[in-house]
Amino acid sequence: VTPRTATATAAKSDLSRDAIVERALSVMDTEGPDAVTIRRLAQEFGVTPMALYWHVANKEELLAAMGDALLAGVRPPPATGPWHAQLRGVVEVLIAELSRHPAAAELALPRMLMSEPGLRLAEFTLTLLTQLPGAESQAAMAERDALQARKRAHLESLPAEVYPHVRDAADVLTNCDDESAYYGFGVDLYIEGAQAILRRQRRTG
Amino acid sequence: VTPRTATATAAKSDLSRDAIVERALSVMDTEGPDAVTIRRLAQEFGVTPMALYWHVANKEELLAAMGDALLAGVRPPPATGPWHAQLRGVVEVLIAELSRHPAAAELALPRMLMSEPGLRLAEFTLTLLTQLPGAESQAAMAERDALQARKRAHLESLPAEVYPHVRDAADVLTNCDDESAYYGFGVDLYIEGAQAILRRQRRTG
DNA sequence: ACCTGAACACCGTTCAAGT
DNA sequence: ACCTGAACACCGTTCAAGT
Repeated sequence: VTPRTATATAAKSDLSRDAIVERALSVMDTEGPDAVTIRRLAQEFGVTPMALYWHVANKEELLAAMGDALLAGVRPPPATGPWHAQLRGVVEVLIAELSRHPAAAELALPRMLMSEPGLRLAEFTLTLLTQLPGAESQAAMAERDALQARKRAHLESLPAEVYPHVRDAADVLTNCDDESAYYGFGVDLYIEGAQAILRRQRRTG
Repeated sequence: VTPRTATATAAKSDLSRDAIVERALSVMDTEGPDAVTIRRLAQEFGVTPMALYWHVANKEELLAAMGDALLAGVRPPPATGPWHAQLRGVVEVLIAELSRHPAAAELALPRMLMSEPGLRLAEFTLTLLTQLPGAESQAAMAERDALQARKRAHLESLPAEVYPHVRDAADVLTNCDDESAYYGFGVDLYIEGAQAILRRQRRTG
C-alpha cells in the first residue's frame, strides 16, 4: 500500500513543472480561473500543497508559465504566399490556440514580450512586417510604466543575433514618453482597417 | 466620542455604493489589484467588512461596478468632422480613461455589452460605423459561450427605441456559430489597417 | 533532490442579532 | 435601513524537518 494511491485522483502522473502547468490549464479550462489554486493542484496529484513549491516559485510564476505554455503551442504554418497572408496565418493559429484555452488567454498576452515563446512569436511577426512597427493589444496597452521599464530592460539585454527585429522595435514597443503616438498607431490601425473593409463591402455587397 | 472616528482613516466620507466603488478604484490604482479586498475597503471606511454587503452583493459585483464606473466616465467629444474622425475621438477618450486607471482597464472591456454605460458607448460607436458590424476586443473574443448566450439574451431584451444599432448588431456581436467568420473580421481589420498604414508610410516617408 | 507537517496571516461570505 | 460579531471554509506561503 503506497501512500500516494490512497489520495491521488485518476491520472497519477509524476509531479513535474510541465505536468503542473498542463494540469493547471486543464483545470482552468473546465472549472474556471478560481479553481486553479495551489492546494487544488496538489490534491490533483495526490500530494501536499508544499510539494508544488519545489517545482514552481509561487502562484504568480505558475500563471506566467501557463501563459508561456499557450504561446509555445503557436507554431506558424508553412510559409506560402505574400507577407500579409503569412501574417494572417500566424494570427489565426494564435487565435485558435487561445480559443482552446479561453480562460487562460489573458495570461498569454502579457507574456508576449517577456518570455522566450512569446518573443519567438513576436520576432516572427515583426519579420513579416519588416519596417512596420508593432502594435500591441489593448490589454498590453494599459499596462503599468513599471512593467514597461522592466520589459525594455529585458529587451535590451537580448542577443541581437537571435532577435534582431524585436530589438530594433524595442523602442516603439515600450516607449511611453509620447503616449499619444504610441496609442495613436493602434487607433490608426483600427480606423484604416475599418475603412478598407467598408470600401470592400461597397464593392462586393 | 463616536466609534467611527476611532478607526476611520483620513477621508471619512459616508458609506455608499458609489463611495465604495470610487475608493476601490483608487486603491487599485495606487496599490494594485490584490490590494482591493472587501476587508481592506471596510477598514478604509472605518467599518466592519460585513457593512459593505449592504451596498454591494459580493466582490464580483463590486468589480463589475468598477468597470462600469470607468465606462461611464467616457464622454464622446463634440461631434465635428467626418465619421472616422469622430470615431477616432471616442476611442481616444476611452483610451485616456483607461490610462487613468490602468489596473482597472480590463474590468471595463467585458462590461461593454453588459451594462448601461457600456451599451451607451457601443451604441454611439455603432451609430458612427452605421452598417459596419462591430469588432470586439481580443479579450472579449476569448470569452466563454455561456457568457455569450447571456449577452445575447440581454441584448435581445433591450428596448429597440433606445439602442437601435446595438440591437441590429446583436447577432454579429454574439454569434459564435461560425467562429472563423467572427474572428476573421478582427483579423481582416488588423491586416487591412497594417496595409493601409504601410502604403501611407511609402507615400510620405 | 524532493516532499511533509504544522503554523501564520490572510481571504470572501453566511447568519443571527443589534439599533 | 443599515451595521455588528462570531464563525466557517477557504487561500498563499514560510520554515524546519524528514528521507
